[in-house]
Amino acid sequence: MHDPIKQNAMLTLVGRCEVDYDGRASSYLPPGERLVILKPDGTLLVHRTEQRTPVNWQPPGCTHTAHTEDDQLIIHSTRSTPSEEVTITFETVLQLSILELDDSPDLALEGSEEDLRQRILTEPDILEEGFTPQMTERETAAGAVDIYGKDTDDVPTVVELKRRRVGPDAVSQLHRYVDALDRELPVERSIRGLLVAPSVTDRAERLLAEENLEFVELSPETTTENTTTQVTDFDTD
Amino acid sequence: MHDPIKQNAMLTLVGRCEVDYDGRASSYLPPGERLVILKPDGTLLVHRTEQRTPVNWQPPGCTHTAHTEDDQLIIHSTRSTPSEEVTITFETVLQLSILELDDSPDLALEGSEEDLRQRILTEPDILEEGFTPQMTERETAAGAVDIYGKDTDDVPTVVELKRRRVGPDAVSQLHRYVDALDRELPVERSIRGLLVAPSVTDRAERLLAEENLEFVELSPETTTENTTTQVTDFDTD
DNA sequence: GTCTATATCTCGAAC
DNA sequence: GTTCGAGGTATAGAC
Repeated sequence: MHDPIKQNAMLTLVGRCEVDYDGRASSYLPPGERLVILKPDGTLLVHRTEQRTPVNWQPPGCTHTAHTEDDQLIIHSTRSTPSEEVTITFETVLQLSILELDDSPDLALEGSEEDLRQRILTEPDILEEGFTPQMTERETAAGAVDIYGKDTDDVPTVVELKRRRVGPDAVSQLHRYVDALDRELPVERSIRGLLVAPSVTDRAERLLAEENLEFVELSPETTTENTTTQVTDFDTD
Repeated sequence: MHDPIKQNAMLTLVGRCEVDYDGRASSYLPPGERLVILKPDGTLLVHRTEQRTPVNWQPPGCTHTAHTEDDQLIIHSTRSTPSEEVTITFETVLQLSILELDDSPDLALEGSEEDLRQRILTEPDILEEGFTPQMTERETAAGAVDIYGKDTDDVPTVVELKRRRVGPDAVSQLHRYVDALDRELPVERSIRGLLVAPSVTDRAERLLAEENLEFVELSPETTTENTTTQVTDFDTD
């Protein structure tokens, strides 16, 4: 009656359904037509006609079953830790596909925070003349510091990296690490904190100033030699 | 040649394709079989057989076009601010669906931070005996405070709410607001900071202590009267 | 398992 | 438009 759903295939269902969710939070989605996806890894997605984010979902590793009740197809998905379940009740099924997809290659992504870290470690001078990295992921009571090192005057320096424009949250994070190291290292001179990102918001800049922290403008991508782009008015259509 | 894609319908494509992305970051996904979804609102999703998150995507509001080149179907998606584009090149199409879905009702979600806020505002004593809320979203130089009020001794109190277990980041956030108000309010006695959440990690608890901030255990959901659950060994199968 | 921080985060709301 | 913080965030890495 409660049949486990075919492994090794991706299932898509289109139809009029309602969705119940109960777990970390709980929700009810009244009847409407949606696209439901069941992946072989135990992922469940319920997509509406709008939004990038599914309206309901389950992460990989869930158990899916299907059964019928009162002429309705019911899909049930459960997981534990945290205990969560999604129930989809179809009153109409417009389409059902069973897709056995062959897909192995890896995605190659560029422009991450890791790329920014590598840029600085291979050429520390782009961060600041004379900076010497000493550790990455250096542990403190407040968490791990992205890059820890010394500046040209041997002053201990905490570096926090962000791949994009930073707001107040990133300033807090850096402040927390600098505070923690200030307590841990019994030095007279204070520790420097550098926030490294492509740009910074006004409020974040003010907070940096108030807390004697510094900002360094750097992007994950290697900057092009010619930053000015020539724009001519040739007709290119 | 570059045909705009049918509005008002959701399109799904299954087939062997490669995906190029360039924008805030950039990526290349070598050929493999995937499910591609084009929503009427301009959303693009590329899903593999694993993961809840699409391997590539575009948010709502993008422009999608399709054309063929060398016997290949090419889907192109662009947006501006930020300038981003995704190109999907199909060498094989296994399935194409055009779905005109009728779906209007709203999702009803319970257990959010807003629910926690409402609980405290309607019954402030569950936070602390004698607490009086004065403002929500009170602005400071560091951002808006969830709840601002006074305790039973008229001490200004900043309340930061989290719907789930909190780590060091939430402590930083509260610390930032308390710091900002300490500068803004010219009071002799210091301001109290309360972090309200269902639970707290060890490290976060230590940070709270170091910064003279406090933790209050509260959940978005109303607690059941009987927290102990009777478990008998009757056979319920 | 839990903890910590990142993300092409997404999303909504305020300005 | 930008800014800011929440999210059932998801995801990866470390312990």
